[in-house]
Amino acid sequence: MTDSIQVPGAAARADAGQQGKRERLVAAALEMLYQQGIEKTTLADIAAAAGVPLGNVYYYFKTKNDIVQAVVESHIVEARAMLAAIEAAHDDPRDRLKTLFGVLAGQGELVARYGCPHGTLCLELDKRADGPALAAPLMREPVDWAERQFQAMGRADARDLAIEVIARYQGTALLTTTFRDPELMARESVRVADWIDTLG
Amino acid sequence: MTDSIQVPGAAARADAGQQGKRERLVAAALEMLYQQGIEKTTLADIAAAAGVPLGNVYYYFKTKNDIVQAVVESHIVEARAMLAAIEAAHDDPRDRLKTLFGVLAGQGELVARYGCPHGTLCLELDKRADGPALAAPLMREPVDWAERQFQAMGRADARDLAIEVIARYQGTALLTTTFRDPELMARESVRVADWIDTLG
DNA sequence: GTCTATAGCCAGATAGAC
DNA sequence: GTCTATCTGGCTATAGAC
Repeated sequence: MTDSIQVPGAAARADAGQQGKRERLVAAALEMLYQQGIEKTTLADIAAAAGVPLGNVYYYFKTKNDIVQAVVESHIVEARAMLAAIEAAHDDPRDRLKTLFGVLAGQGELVARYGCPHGTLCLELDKRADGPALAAPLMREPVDWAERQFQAMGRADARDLAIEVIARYQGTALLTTTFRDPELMARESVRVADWIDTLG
Repeated sequence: MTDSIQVPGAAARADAGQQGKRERLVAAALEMLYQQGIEKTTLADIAAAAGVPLGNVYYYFKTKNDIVQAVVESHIVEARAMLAAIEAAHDDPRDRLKTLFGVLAGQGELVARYGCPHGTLCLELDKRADGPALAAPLMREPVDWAERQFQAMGRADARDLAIEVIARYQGTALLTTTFRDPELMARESVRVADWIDTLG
């Protein structure tokens, strides 16, 4: 059941083939921004990856920032889909939380190379002009979702627990990237699962 | 006793006044890279902040990357000093760990604005050519230090606990920055202190 | 050792033919 | 709607006078 759950980015990566050019550009941008970061990725990079001539990009997006915005929105859509899929697959909130962490930890190799797609994006956005307004809604998705699960468990401190579980993932992702060690994600996943089991 | 402990960056920020030009440049770069990020900070920015003409920068550093390297080394030196100060001020490893988290959490306002100085730097470095080799030694300082404290507590799982405590700080820092909410750091600091007290 | 002027490059963005 | 050619600005890095 867990097998069908896709992490954010997977869908866009999968069908970046033939569709509307706008969709191809967003899919290509999603990939390039993740691997290279916002600042190092040029519009020429994105255009080339999407198989679109550079000048044509500006027919779909007025500025580079508009593309970044579209990428963030794409991440939000995919995140919601993933969280909804987990909810559909499991009834017990404990199982849902453990599945979320497990799915994310399953991306250890990717995280070791490029970091968490959401975390690295949010930190980059935070140093940009309109960054915070874009980053917060993206990060709010998993935090709010986790909070609802802890509430369903009857925890009065659901918000703190939600912050903690997402913080542990994001922090472990950062260490995983810095040390280039996917093993960290796997170990932490087990420890988080144990921790969730100990909660009332 | 805790009052005299400075977080990394504080020393350089404090005496960026008059010294050798090289030191002034590194101190200015440390500040600018933290606030603006590596990619958005120009050599002109750094030169202006240090009160040094642009062309003169190249007498001290051959390339921009050399300045980045000097900044990372400066962070490592300051991190070691902070950790040594905590060790000198407390004998009990539990107190040391709680003090570390408390000192870092005390920077909540700064973290909300610009992120954790080490975390944001490491993530940026990870997307650069020679980044990983630079970032890992910096992040290893607090992790190894925390591991030694947990070992002194007689914990066989000291490494996992060290990863967890630093991951919780880094993850909370990321959420604090994204949500622009310093309160998150303060709450998590209390929760981590409670958690450490429950450990054998 | 210090600083001015500028070279050289490359990015984002535009003009305008088709 | 599509694409080529190009403009414009800003950045790293250098040349060379003092």
